[in-house]
Amino acid sequence: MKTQQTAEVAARPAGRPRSEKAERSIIEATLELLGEGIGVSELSIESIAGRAGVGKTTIYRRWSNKEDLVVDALATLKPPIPLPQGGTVRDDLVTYLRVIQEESRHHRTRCIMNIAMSDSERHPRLAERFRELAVEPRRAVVTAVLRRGMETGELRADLDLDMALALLSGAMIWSTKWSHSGDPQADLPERIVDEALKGFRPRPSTPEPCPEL
Amino acid sequence: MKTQQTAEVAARPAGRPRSEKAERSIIEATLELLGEGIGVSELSIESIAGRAGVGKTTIYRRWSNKEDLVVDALATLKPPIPLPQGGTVRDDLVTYLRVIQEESRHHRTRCIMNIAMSDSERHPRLAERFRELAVEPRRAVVTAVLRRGMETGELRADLDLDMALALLSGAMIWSTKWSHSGDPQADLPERIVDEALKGFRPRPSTPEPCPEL
DNA sequence: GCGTTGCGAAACTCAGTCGTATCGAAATCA
DNA sequence: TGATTTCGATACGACTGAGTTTCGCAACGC
Repeated sequence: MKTQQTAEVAARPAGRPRSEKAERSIIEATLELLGEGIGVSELSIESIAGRAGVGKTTIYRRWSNKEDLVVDALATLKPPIPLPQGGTVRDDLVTYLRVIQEESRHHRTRCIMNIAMSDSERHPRLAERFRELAVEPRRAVVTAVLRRGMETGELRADLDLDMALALLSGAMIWSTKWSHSGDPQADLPERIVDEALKGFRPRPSTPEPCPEL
Repeated sequence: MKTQQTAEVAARPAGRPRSEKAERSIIEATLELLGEGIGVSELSIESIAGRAGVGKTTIYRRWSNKEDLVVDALATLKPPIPLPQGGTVRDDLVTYLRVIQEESRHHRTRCIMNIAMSDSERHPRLAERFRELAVEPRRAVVTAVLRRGMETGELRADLDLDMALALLSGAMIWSTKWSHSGDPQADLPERIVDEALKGFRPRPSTPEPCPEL
């Protein structure tokens, strides 16, 4: 009898149920601290508990170690990038890079990105979560845009999609990080997209890309 | 009299001179630990002293804080990239990317790169040192290669050099970090360079880049 | 009401690190 | 030889954080 009851799917365990509010506070506090530049290794359970207004016990009851907590916290980050879909391929790509650029202005996003780039070496599960949360959605969006361009003839039919994504995203990150001047570089997305679209080689005199169309 | 002597340039201070060997051990130990994946924030003076076989005093006597030590340690890293100069622009660029790719295979280099990407947020002097040590030499080499190509007509005369460098280097880093498969990707340099050279737009039928030459 | 479980707060032990101080030995110069 | 400085080693007090335990109270089912 008892066995049947406890085996039920929705069998509520006896006693006071765990507070969802506390759980949300803990995760929010974790993200806040990470967003303030605290690295994963420096992140302490005590600081999280203090920030969340929660006892350490409440954290340890839910997560057995820091990595689990951070992984779960990152999982709640919603990818804030919808599709820029709409105009020409060039316009869409510029829009895409502009969103990335805008994100990298926010301190919080930059810190999270740093964790993704750096701590993923020591925390494979973090890296996996990041790929799933941030990289993959962006890859899907850009791939869709590029594929459309290949169909309309706006792009080469034999374009290497993975390389195209790497060139665009990589260039954006590199420029943001290492461009010698600290200026805002407002036209960065346009410059990247235009260079990528044109390529490095000279065009054979005629400015018209598709003469016979 | 005495004042004149102590004012001399090469006036050796009395007492036992500082050991150069200890200094080298300290710096080497620092680089070793960083190369093993220890982040700057987790790096402890005690662990450095232990690894170097040196008393903590010997470290504190030379560097007043950890950041100074790390900056000095990084300064001893010789940029192992000479010029790949030689063949066509395409070949030189492929060679350049291949060196980066080869570097990123070594755990030590990867860790140092992670520090550059991530800790530069909190340690501006580290970022500065990195730009000077790693970014700037590479920029110079690639810029020279590209400029040569622009002169010979192998590349567009109005090429945006900064963007070209960002596209190439950024794509390499992005691919190494986020390419979905964990495979070696031996042909990555070729693929990146070829996509970058060709650009995304279709060529106007003729495969000959410069008909009138 | 009673048993059970979660809550926040506080105390605890254990370990690591910091930066300083002290020690005897070693290295250098006058 | 003696003064001076560095050497590695060790100890020190202060601090921080981990992970556990205890406490009194709150929330739930029965």
